Parts: sequence; structure tokens; C-alpha cells
Amino acid sequence: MSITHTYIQELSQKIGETVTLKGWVSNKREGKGIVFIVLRDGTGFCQCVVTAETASNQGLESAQNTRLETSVIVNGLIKTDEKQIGGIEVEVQQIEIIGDSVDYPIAKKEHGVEFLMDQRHLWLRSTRQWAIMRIRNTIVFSIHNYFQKEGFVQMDAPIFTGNACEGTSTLFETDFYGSAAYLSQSGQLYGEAMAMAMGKIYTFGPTFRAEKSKTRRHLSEFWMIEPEMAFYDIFQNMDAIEGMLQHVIKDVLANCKHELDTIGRDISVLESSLGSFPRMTYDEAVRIIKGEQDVNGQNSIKLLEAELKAAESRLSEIDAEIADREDQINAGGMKKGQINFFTAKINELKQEKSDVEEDLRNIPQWLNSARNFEYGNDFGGSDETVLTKLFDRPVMVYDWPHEVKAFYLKRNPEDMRFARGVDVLAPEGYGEIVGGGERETNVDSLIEKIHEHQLPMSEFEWYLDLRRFGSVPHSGFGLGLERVVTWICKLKHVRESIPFPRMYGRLTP
RNA sequence: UCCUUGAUAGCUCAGCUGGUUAGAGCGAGCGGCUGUUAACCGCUAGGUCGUUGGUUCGAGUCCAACUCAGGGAGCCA
Repeated sequence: MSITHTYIQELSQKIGETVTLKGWVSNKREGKGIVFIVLRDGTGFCQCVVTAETASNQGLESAQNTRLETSVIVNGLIKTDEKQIGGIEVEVQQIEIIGDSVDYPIAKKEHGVEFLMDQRHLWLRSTRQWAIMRIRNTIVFSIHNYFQKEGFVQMDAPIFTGNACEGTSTLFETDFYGSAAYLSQSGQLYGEAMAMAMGKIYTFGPTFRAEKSKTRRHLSEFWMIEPEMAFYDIFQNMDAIEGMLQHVIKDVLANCKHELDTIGRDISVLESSLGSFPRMTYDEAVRIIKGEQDVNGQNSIKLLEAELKAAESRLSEIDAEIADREDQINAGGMKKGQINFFTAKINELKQEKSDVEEDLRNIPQWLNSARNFEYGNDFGGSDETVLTKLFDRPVMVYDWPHEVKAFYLKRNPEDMRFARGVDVLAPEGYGEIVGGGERETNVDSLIEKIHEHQLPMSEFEWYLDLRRFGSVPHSGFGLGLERVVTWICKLKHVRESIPFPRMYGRLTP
């Protein structure tokens, strides 16, 4: 196939040439006799200038007739201009409208989440979403590269399953030729079978959880990467997790500079995450959460209390600034443009205010949960938040009380109270991005655990076979793709990390 | 399932303790301005205030239930 046009990505190599660009109008500003179009073509954004002088009256008229998201073919001369995106500007000679765009719903203005989610099919075109999806793509590609480089074989676990694998979370039930089937909540057990065949494998596929969770880190449908390695113990497992995450972070830093910049990501935490991850036992983590043990001179409880105070004083600052700006507007004598600017600022402050108020409602609960944390319990979302705020890189917590973890985890042979699970918690309050561990190898211990968890033995016979025929030490983990994307991009909510999120109350678009 | 916050114009919001015909900005339409980067000027159109019921002389405003949405708990990646 011959390519008949140039992509915006390539423009820096084409300065002084006349090229054809095909894309959409992502932004437009007009003056008398001049139109500025910010064109996007999927590979990037660039400003195109249309005047009658270079594009004729007809060209100028076409440009004036474009609207947001009108598709166009543009012919023009590539020039340098320091002030523009990428330092490049197109002096348009010809412009042709391909598809009009009447009443495009997403304006050059702040919108609420519900509205944007309803427009998700169009929202994906916006600069920020474009950048996030490009970073997601880099992460996906990097994960594959890492495992392929390390000799892993990619294999897929089934999506229809006969029963709940870990017996804990709520699953989506479907009809499978007349009998109940569930959408997979994890491919892990199958991953173990595949690892016994291939040595090292990884799955990469969708996962479903039917929990009615309404939080910023839950989806009903998400993508999970689950490696499983024969002859790996929990410590080799942690090496693999760290190696993979750092490989991904390195690739994002190397290949997504412009995208990270577009979404305003401060990359210092990503950079420090290239240093080795702290590894701590559950015991130690609990002491830190309860404030009994400091980390780098910081104390979890004091940190939270400080955050609460900071939120309180920020709130009064915001109120004062809003009042001040409103007074200035009401005082009169202000130009309309300035009033607009002030109003926009006030709206921004109000948005921040409601976020701060949310924090003020949540932090006391978290403080309470941290202070009263009961040894032996699993961590809640807030406990993870508290712990990770103390570190500038992901933290690995291993050796959990066996009662709170899945039935298939191996017990620490030196202290049977603990199971060899490991959770990786992302910094900046993001919480769990990886969960994994070393698997139980002994048939009898597994049978005992299955009884203990009251799971249907018949469904696990095939799984027990893996221990009956050449059982070996093995480990693996599950990486939540969207959670990694969310952390690396520092998004407020996972729903922005996937093209079409599926969550409680959201099935369209 | 529980706790919590909210629902007013296409969008983002205001509407104080219930009181005459419901407001602003943006966007849209029209007109004016050759270089803009959410900061220009003027005019025009646009709302049975989420739904149902109640209190009241009178409800966008108070009460109840419901629906939907935001955040959190539980559960987890």
C-alpha cells in the first residue's frame, strides 16, 4: 500500500517541504482573514495557518467553515515556529473538508465526568486521552517485550470457567449451553498448568469482577497479565516483578516524553522507581501502618494528621480566594475578558474545593483505620494508601497471615502462620498493582485448604493433578494493567486508563 | 449491601434563612477585529429546576420515598 500523505509525527524531518496532511480539527481560533487550525491525525498535533494570501479566498472560506472535529485534507508548507507544538507550523496552501462535524458535544471547556463518560467514544480524541492511550500502548508492548526477552511463552487461560477460582469475589454468571458458567476472575490456576508444560508462561487477557465497587481503582472488566514460573520461589518471584515493572517504567520514560508532558506527569517518582523496591514482611508493614515504626524519619499517623491539617488550611485558602475574586468582579469596572478569566479561576477553585472536602471526609476514616488496625487482617485500601505515601517507589509486602490469603499459597516453612503471598503497592497512594506468591506444592496441604475454604473439590481435581505428577516449587503474580497505567500516568481514576471502561452502572458506550 | 455528597439551560455553575415574570459564563447563531494559544466587542435563541408524593396562602428552596451519579467501606488487580 502506498502512503499518500505525511503523518504529523514526521514533520520535524520535513521542514521547508510542502506536504499533505490528513486529520481532524482538534482546535480552531479565528481572526479577521486568518484561521488557526490545530490539526490532529492520531500521531500528533500541529497548528495550521490559513490566510487568503497563501490558500486563496476559497481555502480561507473552507477553513472558516470547519468546526471542532471536522475532518480535512491539508496541503501546506512546513515552517518552524518556536511558539508552536513541536516548534512547527504549517502554512496552508490548500484545504479540503472531508467530513463536517455539526454540534460536536465536547467543548473547549471543563466538563463533568458523567458527561465525558457518556461521550467516551469522542472523548478519546482529546489530547489528554490520546496521550494516556499512547502510554498504555507503550506499557502493553513493553510487558510483552520483557517476557519474550526473558524466555516466557505467552499462553491464554479460558474466559468461561466452571466455578469461582478463589471462592471469594462475586462473579458474572452466564449461560453455557444450559449450565452455569462464570467469566474468569483470574487465569492463575490455568497458568500453573501451562507453566508445568512450558517452564515460564504469561497470560494477557481480560478479567471480570462483579463487585459493585464504586471507587477510583475498580473496574468490572480489566486486563490482567499473569506470569507463572516453574522452579521460582517467592524471592525469585519478587525479582521478576521488580524486573518487569522497571523495564516498563524505563520504556515509558524513554518513549513517552511528550505524552507524559501532555498529561503533566511529574516523572520524579517514576525515576526513583528505577532503584530497588523495598521488601518487607506483613509484620513490618503493620508496624509502619500503625505508626509504631518510622520510615526514613516519617511516621504514617503523623503524616496523615499533617495531611488533614493541610487540607483544612487549603480549604480556608480556597474560600478566601473565591471570595476575593468574587468581590473584585462585583466591584465593577472590570473588563469582560478579565471577568471571564476570574470566573474560570473560580470554577477551578470550586472543583478543587470539592476534592479537598472529599479528602476531609476520608482522611479521618483512614486515620481511624490505621490507628485501630488489627494484626492478622488484610490491608484495606486506606491502609495501602497510608503505607505507600511513605515511599517514593513501589513497595513489596510478603509473608501474609495465611487465613486472609488464597488457598493455593504456600506456607512459610519456617513459620507456618504465614503464607508466601506478595503484594506490590504503588507509591503516591495508588495501592495494589500486583498480587502474587509462591504456590503450595503439597497435595495434602492443598486438599486441606480447599476444605477449609469450603470449595467444591471436584472442580479442583485437575489442579491437584499438577501436584500429583511432578510437583515443583513455582510462583507467579497478577499485574493489573489499568492500575499500572493509572499510577504511571498519575490519573485520578482507573476509568481513564482503558478505552471503554466497564464498571458498576456503566455499560455504554 | 452500608456510609457520605450531589442532581437547576447543550456544558460548568450561582440562586443566602420558602415570596413578584429563574441568573451568569462558556458553547451555538448573526455581525465587527490579519497571528491566535480557554482573557476582544455587540445582538439573538435556549429551562415543565432528576421523578413522585407531602407541608404551606405560596416550594428550585423544607420533609419523605424512589431513580441516577460522585467518593469511600467491604472485595480486590
